[in-house]
Amino acid sequence: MKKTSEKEVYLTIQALQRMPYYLHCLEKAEEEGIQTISATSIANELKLNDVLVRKDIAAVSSTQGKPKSGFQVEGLIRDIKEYMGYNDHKDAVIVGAGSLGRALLGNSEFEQYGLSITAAFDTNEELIGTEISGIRVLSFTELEEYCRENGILIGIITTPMEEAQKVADVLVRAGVSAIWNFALLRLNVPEGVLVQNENLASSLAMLSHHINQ
Amino acid sequence: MKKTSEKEVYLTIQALQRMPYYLHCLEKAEEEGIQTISATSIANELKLNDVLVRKDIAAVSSTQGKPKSGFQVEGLIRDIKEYMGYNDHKDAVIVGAGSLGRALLGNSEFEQYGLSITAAFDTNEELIGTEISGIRVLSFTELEEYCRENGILIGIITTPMEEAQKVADVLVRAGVSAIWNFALLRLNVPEGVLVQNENLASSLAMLSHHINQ
DNA sequence: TAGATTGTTAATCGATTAACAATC
DNA sequence: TAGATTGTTAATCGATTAACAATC
Repeated sequence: MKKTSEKEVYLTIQALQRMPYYLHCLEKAEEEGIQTISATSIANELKLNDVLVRKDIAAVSSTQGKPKSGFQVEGLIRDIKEYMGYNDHKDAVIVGAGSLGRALLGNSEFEQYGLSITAAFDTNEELIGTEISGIRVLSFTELEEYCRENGILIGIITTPMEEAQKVADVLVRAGVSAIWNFALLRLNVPEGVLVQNENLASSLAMLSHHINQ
Repeated sequence: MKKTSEKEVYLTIQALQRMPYYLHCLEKAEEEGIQTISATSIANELKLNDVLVRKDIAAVSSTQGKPKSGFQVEGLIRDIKEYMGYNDHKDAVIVGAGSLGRALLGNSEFEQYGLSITAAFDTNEELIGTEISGIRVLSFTELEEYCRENGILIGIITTPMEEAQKVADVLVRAGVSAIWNFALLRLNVPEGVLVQNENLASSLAMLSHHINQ
């Protein structure tokens, strides 16, 4: 694959994770009718270093900022959405329709990031065939076929820890290239497959440690 | 506050977040009847650098490892739990009894980290007075008084973005010292209060970007 | 003893921040 | 013009990794 942009700028993981904050900040500004915004003021708002913000923005913006006035709010919003692929529709499945899975199914905010969950899978006979937030729960045995036939690229694992690796194996076999893992476990996946760990236990560790001083 | 340990070792945020992984790995080993374990084998299992694991362990372990055999599994489990404060009971409240809040209420795994959620709060009249997973939903107007009277130290925010800051203000006023924030927003809190952001949008950013190449 | 594993010190790597010239 | 803000280059900071002597 050739690089499409002239500048060889590339975002670090940290920068990537800051993007949703920038986007939110810009959208708030847009709502307030603000036309241009400086990196400095974004940095102040988000309590970040202004050079950091400038670098992050430089990597995704299609235009340069203007000294004194800054960046076009509207254009920057478009650029970030474009860069992040929020306009590209991405189908995902959830495996594990327990309480966490159900909460994610009910979260309509994901749509704004281009993610739509098209089906849920579980082994619990009582759940199979039902609908949760308008999304059908299918049998785990159908997972591989479903993903392959529908070209699913993202799998969300909300099963208990014990089953997570098995689920990941099936997802990978079915051609999924990114896994959002809510189980407290490092998944073994082949190179090229991204595992994004959403680690509630690690966050709890932070809280617990802080309380303890 | 004086330091209680002789060695002045202190864990970075990253190290802290690795602790639950170590703990899980050790508990798995314990179940398999393994008595001693080397940092090297933990590193292999978790795909981490072995020196990194050794440093992390050195910071929390009460004993030194023995060349050739490694560390006592049982003792290390005890040390990590002790260091992380998993044995100390911590009461928490959830504000926002939407689908995410409900999922967290139903998550019994938190108990093993010493966290128990004693009440939920919402502004929705229909929810107030009901019970979710055995936990009472109270009116948001009672939040401050409840936290103060029960010495709540941890607040979990699962409200929509618009209300998150207001909720944080109330929690801080009531004496809460750590906030687990699920809203996509940087909360403004006084120094000394920890905000742990659980940022689903940032994780989604990672997935989205990977799919886009 | 030999070798695996430990803990420590030094080197590397990468991200953030500071300094500064350019420009609207 | 003067000053706010830009983008870039260099310095700093912090975390991870490599090298190595010590030891069971």
